[in-house]
Amino acid sequence: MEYIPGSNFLQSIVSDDLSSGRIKEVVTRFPPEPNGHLHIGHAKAISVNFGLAEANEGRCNLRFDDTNPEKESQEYIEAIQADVRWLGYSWNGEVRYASSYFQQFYDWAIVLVTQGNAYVCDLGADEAREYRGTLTESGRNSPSRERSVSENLDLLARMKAGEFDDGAKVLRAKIDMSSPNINMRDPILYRIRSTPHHQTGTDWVIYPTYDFAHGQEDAIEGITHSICTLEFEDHRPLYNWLIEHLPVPSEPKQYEFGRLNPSFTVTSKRKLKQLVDEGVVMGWDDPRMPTVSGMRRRGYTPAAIRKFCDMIGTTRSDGVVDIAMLEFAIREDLNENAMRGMCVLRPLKVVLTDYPSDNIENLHAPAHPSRDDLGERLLPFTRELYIDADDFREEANKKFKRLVLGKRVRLRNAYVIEADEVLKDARGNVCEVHAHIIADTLGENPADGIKPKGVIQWVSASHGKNAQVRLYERLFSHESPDKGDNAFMDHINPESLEVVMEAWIEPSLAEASPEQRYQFEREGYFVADRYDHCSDKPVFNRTIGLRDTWNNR
RNA sequence: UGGGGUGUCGCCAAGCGGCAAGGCACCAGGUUUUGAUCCUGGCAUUCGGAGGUUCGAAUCCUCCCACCCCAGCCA
Repeated sequence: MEYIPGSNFLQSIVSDDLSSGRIKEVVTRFPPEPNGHLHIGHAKAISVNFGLAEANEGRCNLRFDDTNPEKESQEYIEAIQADVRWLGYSWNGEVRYASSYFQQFYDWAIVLVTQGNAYVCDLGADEAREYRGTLTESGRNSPSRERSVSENLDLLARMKAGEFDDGAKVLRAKIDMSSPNINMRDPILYRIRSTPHHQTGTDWVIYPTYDFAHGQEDAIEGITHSICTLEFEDHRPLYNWLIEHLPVPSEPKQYEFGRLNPSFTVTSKRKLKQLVDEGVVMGWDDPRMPTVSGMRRRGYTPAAIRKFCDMIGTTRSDGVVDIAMLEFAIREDLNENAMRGMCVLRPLKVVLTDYPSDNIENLHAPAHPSRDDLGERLLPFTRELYIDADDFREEANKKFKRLVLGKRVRLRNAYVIEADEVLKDARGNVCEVHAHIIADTLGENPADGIKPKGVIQWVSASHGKNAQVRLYERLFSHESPDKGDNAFMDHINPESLEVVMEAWIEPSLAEASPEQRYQFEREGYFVADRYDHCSDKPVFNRTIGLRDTWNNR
């Protein structure tokens, strides 16, 4: 069976609607509230909405669901747009705002009141909660419920005019206080908030709730399929009730899918904010954050994120996705597309005693083992080199395929060498290795038939450059840090960041431009930091290590 | 104890009455100047459970069980 991207229950619905003639064109929307930064869960929602439109030659709007000025800001609006663009999506026409429909919502509120389907309620928040009942007990009618249409009209106008204090009154739909669905127990449509709005300033002191806004926004924009997550399922009857009772220009339909829960991460806005506020990470775009900007800085590619979203599918079941799938997606992309380079994280000096000290050879190495189109780079080879301290042992068993005293190893893209002796510091630690070159081993195996067991990376001591390398690990050490209320703070991985100040890189890597991605051979995938990297002070972030079937065991 | 959902391999996920796709992870080999990649092979006699209908059930029916969501003037 062949894998068909975008083949899921939503696509089936769209296909049916298209073939039955219910719709001529698919119109979806991504409707974030501008009260936080986008994260991997939003990336899935973006992929679902834009992907469905793309696959069916339809359109997808970007709409800010800005109905609650107390939590929102312009800063988020700009960051969200940048993230969506970076992911590679183009929204249909201009950016939309729920707030630009506020007058229309108000006019429709008057329609509902006139129909006798909405009323102004005097109950305070606490009283309203008591009247609402519980999950198992029916609610009771508000004392305000039987007000006349004319009185409701008057009161609503005065709410709008700012005659009442915040919270003093609300507008509610008159539906059914005994409904088993709590959302249908006379839901609140408008609340009074004398807070200036980032888009409409002080024009309004009453703001529509999500329920009174969302479906109507969809109808105004001609959204055919309003896709949201499972927790809104109970709101669908209300969504439909409002569409049925209002003279809206179109009839959108709501569908829900299961939200993404990656293992080893948290995605609630509150928890992400806590990580930032308490300094656990350096900011919203810290490479350990599951935010879009964090993943970007970590070195993730839009293609890998989109691939991941395709891999996990879109269904109505609610599960935990193994973060290894995301890691697979980025490795797959970078293995194919990232240029190779050599970096020594823990430098150990190797002196090639038979190599002239004034000699420099510029060895040619391919930028990628199988992509000739990526060209090649020059590797200066000199008498003194650095190798990784982990790649040398005075003695080792046969499983160790690196440099051992008296044994051979291949220097990647260069010669085979053999270690002759070690120099130690006062504490007995190896601080230098003396070795010699096996003749004629550039691109050839040793003539004596004794092949080296392994290959290690190296950098010229005199021609390499110093670099700062940030080694990132998963932020949490627990598979489900999100379980429990504050428990996630107890599962923070104390080793999620190790900064290597004195790494040594081959000269070509210093020329990287910010956000350029590489595979440091035998180490992993790295990206030149978007903000801190420059040729004079190279800074690389580890995106993800190479798959390691040796260390794992 | 109300309402709405979901249950297919460790994880994700196809399947829509005709005899359990695929991916991730894992395991075993092979190739390899990256212990990477790549290649080959192995990974559900069984679909939350129990009954029933049928020549035939993961798919239909009944009952049961587990888990998720809902009592913001948040979205």
